[in-house]
Parts: sequence; C-alpha cells; structure tokens
Amino acid sequence: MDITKIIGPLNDAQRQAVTAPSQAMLVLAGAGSGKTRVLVHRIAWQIQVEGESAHSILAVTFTNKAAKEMRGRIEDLLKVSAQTLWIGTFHGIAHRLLRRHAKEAKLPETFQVMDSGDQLRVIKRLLNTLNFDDSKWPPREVQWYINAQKDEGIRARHMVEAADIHQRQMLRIYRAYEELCDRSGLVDFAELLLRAHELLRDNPAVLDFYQQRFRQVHVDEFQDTNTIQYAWLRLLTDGKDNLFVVGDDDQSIYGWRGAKIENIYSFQKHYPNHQVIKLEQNYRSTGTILKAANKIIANNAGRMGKELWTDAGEGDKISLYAAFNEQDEAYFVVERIRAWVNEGGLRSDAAILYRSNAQSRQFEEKLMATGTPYRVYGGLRFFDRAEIKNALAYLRLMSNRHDDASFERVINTPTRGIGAKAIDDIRCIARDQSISLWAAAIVLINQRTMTARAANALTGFLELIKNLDKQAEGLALYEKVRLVVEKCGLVELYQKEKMDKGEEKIENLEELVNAARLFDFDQENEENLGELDMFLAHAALESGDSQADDFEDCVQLMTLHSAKGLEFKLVFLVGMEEGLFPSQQSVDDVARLEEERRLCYVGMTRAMKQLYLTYAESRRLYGRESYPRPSRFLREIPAEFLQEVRMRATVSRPVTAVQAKAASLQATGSYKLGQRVGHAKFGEGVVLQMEGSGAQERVQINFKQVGVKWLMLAYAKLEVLQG
DNA sequence: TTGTTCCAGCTTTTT
DNA sequence: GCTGGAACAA
Repeated sequence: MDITKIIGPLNDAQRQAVTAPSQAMLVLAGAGSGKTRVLVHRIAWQIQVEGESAHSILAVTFTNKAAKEMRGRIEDLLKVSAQTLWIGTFHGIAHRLLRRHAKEAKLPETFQVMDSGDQLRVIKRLLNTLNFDDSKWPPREVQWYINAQKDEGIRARHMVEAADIHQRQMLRIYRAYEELCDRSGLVDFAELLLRAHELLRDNPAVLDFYQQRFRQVHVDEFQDTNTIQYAWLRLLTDGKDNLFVVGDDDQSIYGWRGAKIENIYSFQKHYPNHQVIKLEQNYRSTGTILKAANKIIANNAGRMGKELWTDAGEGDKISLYAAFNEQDEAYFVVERIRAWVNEGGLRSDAAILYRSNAQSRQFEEKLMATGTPYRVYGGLRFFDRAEIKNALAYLRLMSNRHDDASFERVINTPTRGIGAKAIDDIRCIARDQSISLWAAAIVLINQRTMTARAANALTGFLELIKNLDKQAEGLALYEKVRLVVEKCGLVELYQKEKMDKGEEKIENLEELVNAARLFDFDQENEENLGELDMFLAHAALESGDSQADDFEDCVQLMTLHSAKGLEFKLVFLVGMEEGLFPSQQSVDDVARLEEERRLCYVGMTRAMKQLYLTYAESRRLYGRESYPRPSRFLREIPAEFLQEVRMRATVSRPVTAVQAKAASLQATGSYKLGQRVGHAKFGEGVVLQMEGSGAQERVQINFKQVGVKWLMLAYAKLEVLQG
C-alpha cells in the first residue's frame, strides 16, 4: 500500500500533524478544517508507516456517532477491518475497563449502568427515604451536585464537613447515594469515568498493562474533556508523551456540564515536549461567513488564537432579517426554504438552528402548514422510552436481583396489586437493614405481617422474575428479550391503552426484540461477559437515535449545541435577540457570555453557502409580549458582511402584530429596535440600539451603505420607513 | 386506579 | 402561556 493515499489528500498543516513523530501533540483544528480527517489519517499512518499494530492504538471520542464514523473511515482508508483498534467514547472505554477489571474496581461482576434518567429516579427515591422535602431539595439539583463532584474526581469521603448547613446536607445525600449505588451494583455515567480513573490509579499492575498496550492515544474534541477525563488520559500516557489530541478552544460549548477548556492550556504545561499545530484552512464555508465568524470570536479573551481562511471565494453576504414577531420570523424562514427548494435545493441541505428547544415549535407549525417535511433533532430516544425502560428493567432484574432502580420501576408495572403501602414497607426494611429491595421483599414475606392478598401479589412478582430467569437459560439474547416482552404483561397493559399510543409502544417493544437480534455481541465482547449484560450496557450507553432514519428529504431543525460537527448549505440562525441568544442567564458572567459567543461562532460556521440571521422585534415568551433588543452578536459582525433582507412579496402580517408595533411606536414616541429608517446622507438603515432620552437620545443605526453609526436623534432627521 | 386540577418553572445534553 | 409532574378526588 502506498502512502500517497494517506498523505496525498492533506494540506501542509494536516500532513505535518499526521506524519509527526510520536510525541505529545495538540492539533488546534478550526471548524471545517478537516479535524476528523487528521485523526483518521494519523492512525492510518501509524499503522501503515510506523508499523504500529492496531491493537496498540486507542482513540477516544465523546459520542458514539463520532466513534462509529472514525472506525468506518479508518477501515475505508486501510481496507482492513479495524476490529482490534480501540475506538470508543470515554464512557464506552471506561465501561470496558470496568467490565474487564470489575474486581480491581471493586464492582460486582453484574454491575449495571444507569443512564441519567435512572439516576434521577434513584435520587428522588433516596430523598424520599431520607425524608428530604422534594421542593426544598430538587432532585435535579442534587443530581447536578453529585455529578459535578464526580466530574472533579471528588468522593463523599474526600469532602470535609462544611459549616454551611446546605452543604452538609448535600454531602449527606451524596454519601447515601454512593452507598445505595454500591449496594445495588449501579453505576451512573460520571461514576464510569471516576471508577475507571481510580482503577488505573490504584492498581499499578492494571495501569502498567494499559500503558504498555496503548502505544498511541488519540482524543477527539479535547476541549470538551472534563477534569476526570483528562486525569485519566494523563495516567494512561504518563511518562510516554504519546497523547495526540485534537480540539478547538473556540468551539468549547459544554463548560456548563463540566468541560474544562483549561485542559488545553494544562496540556501544554503537562507535556512540555508537545508540539502545537493549527489547522486554519477551512473547506466548508465562504470567505464572507468565515470573516464574519472570525470577527465575532475575536471578542473573546484568552483564546489560543486562530483565524479561519478559505480559498473558495467570498460568496454571498450574510442575510439579516428583522422580523416583526416570532410568527413572522418563522414565516420568513419557511418561505426562504421553499424558494430554495423551488430552485432545486435539497431540504436536507437547509437547517434551522436555535438556542433553545422551545423555539422549534413556531417553525414546526409553519412547516407543517406548508406541507414541508422536516425533522427535529433531540427529544426522546429509543432506549429512553418508558416501555423500553420497563422491559429492560425486567431484564436487569433477571441479571441482578439487587438492582433497586429496576425493582422499583417494575414491581407494580403492570399493576399487580402491590400498592404504595407494601412498597413503603419494603423500602423501610431495606433501609433499616441496608439490604436491597429484593432481599427486603423476601424478609417482608417471611415476617407474615402482610395481608394474604398483598403477600400473594408480592410472592407472585418475585416468582415471575425467578421463572423468567429460569426459562431464559440457554436462550439466545433476542429470545430472552422476546420472552420477557411476552411474559411480563407489558403488552397486555399497552393493549388496553386507548388510541395508537399503546400500539406504538407495543411496536417499540417488538423493535427491542429486533434490536437484540441485531446486537453485535462479538464485537463488544472482549470481556467474555454475559450477552444479556452487554446488551443492557449497550442500551444505557448508546441511547439510540431519536427517530428512525427517514429517507425523506427533510428540513433539519436543531439546537445550536446539537449542530456542532454538522454542516449545511443553507443555515438559518434564528432568534438572534438579547435574552434569548445570548441567553438571559449568561449575560452577567463573562465566562458564560464567551461560551455563548462560541456557540454563535459554531452556529455560523455550520453554513457552507448561505447564512441567514434573524431576530424578532417582538416575541411572545412565557405568555407575555417582550420587545428584545437584537443580539449583541449581530453588532459584532461588520456591516460589510451583512445585507438586510426584506420579504419580496407583501407579507401577510398578522393584524395584531402590526397594531402592536404601531402602538409601541406611539407609546415611546421614539424609534423601535429594528425599525427601518432613512437618512438624507447615509441612506437606508436599521435601528440597532437606543440610549438616553429627550434631547440626549441617541440611536445606533446600521446603514446599508456606510455601516453602523450613532446619531443624536434631535439632529438626525430620520425618516421612518415601513418595513 | 384513573382522571382531574393545580402549581412551579422556563437554556444548552451526551454518555 | 404552556407543559409536565404531583397531589388529590372519585
């Protein structure tokens, strides 16, 4: 195999990164600069040219999707199966290590992975048993607190009793939560990472083994790593400097969930012999889009410094549309998409990006009304559905009787006459004796204090699980799943549900059997573990797509966060308003505001050909009308890159909106933000900002020809133009 | 056990 | 102003 295939398609900077000798390496890869390509080709280079065995290479990503894509591309390039290559998410790899070394990690062999929904339910229940008031101790906050500690590598036992009563109680809950999880053999996502770190830290033999084995370690999206993930990477590469990380400080948008952009800076300290390579040539967007994005991100302090460029030409200007309200905004966007499609564009090349999920509705309504197919990203995923979780809970109980979360989930689902009283009693016994709910249920039955009916029901439940387990013995995985689906009574339960809702749930259960059949057991089973346990872990770690792949050509709707890593020919960045984007909750804090700005940068750099920015002059939010100012990010774009758009045809504006606008103009006796105005010398423009009052009142106007200017209202003879 | 009513809350999300 | 969850009544 000749190496031109590996280094041929690369530019200079990329080639430098790919062919560099083994050493600590930081590749700062701007948006659309071929980051994945560098990783893929680097790994191929090491195997083909450096003669590394695939077996000794580790590549870590954040999402299953990225891991899958990378594996596929490496196999394409090398034309061999990359089976022995370890490519996976941080959580997936951590899970693998814990399965292999359960004993050293002080975990039971049958430990089960909880997803965040499971975790929340466990916490809720825990708060109840500890007699904490839900309203004073919101389970979500507790969950956030616990995960934040774990992300920092802090166990309850590391923490000092604080003077603060709130802190002290939190610590108490954290401690109880850890105990509960240990007792039930439950591991949450943060725990996977923390345990994997402790496994390496506390077991020199294990650490040594993996340090020897992984001669090359690669990390994707390094700016998104949290404290514990980075600590884990450092352990693994300690003294070898064989860490190759790719990331972009300008695209760090997950600080709020523990990602430490600082890890990029620390990397340079911890690996003094590192090399930094910047990838700045962009292969995605037009020159105009890149320049505008560069200008925006330049407002952030403390960047590593990077400026995207392209040789693809300037392209169209960025379009700015000031809508009257959110209805008009949606109408405008949908009309533009229709025009795009009429001119032969694909719907799937068009994306509507927003800051918060709630914004999707107005667009969905307008798309629906015009019969335009669309797809909303986010929302319920397959393995998150209640019916699926119920079925999985039965399977988990079969595998591990002490899985309290699953026990509680299905003890009375479908209803089998075990009421709140009985469940309460079981909980009490479990708490008092520090045993699992399953064990407590047996104790309760033996006490013979229950009514015959309740005792029968409870015995029936225990027997059901035992019988299912017995019958499942020797069956193939999918047969086990089918057995459970058929025998646990869920199908009957959903049959009774009215309308198609129940039917859909039954279909999903059938789909679960199918998923089990397709589950590639061998690939994930280096650990020689039970097939069922692997499948259950798979379900927790890979929650699946929210929707089945539809082959229809659809407009794409998603949040800015979920757009990261994607690209579209036509992009609408909507709701560019203060309070929405940047979010109200971020405006008082420089660090958070900068993260919003990075989000804006990410959003803009999704666009390949055309970018539209829209904002509404009035928006119904939380039931009341608000008149937000245009987003500060709009002001950060030099006017030369912008072009104001108006609807070509007369817009059928909702009457109320026009009236509201007229009323507000009269009320303030002044100009409104976004108001189109004319000036004798400067021509036509749009009001961006106002300040002062009376004779001191000034307005900032973005003129089409001459750009942004501040004018004293008293002197500038402005003409109000109808927009 | 189900249906109703009331009430808080209201960024972003993968694993 | 809407939504989801919890508390309550029947």
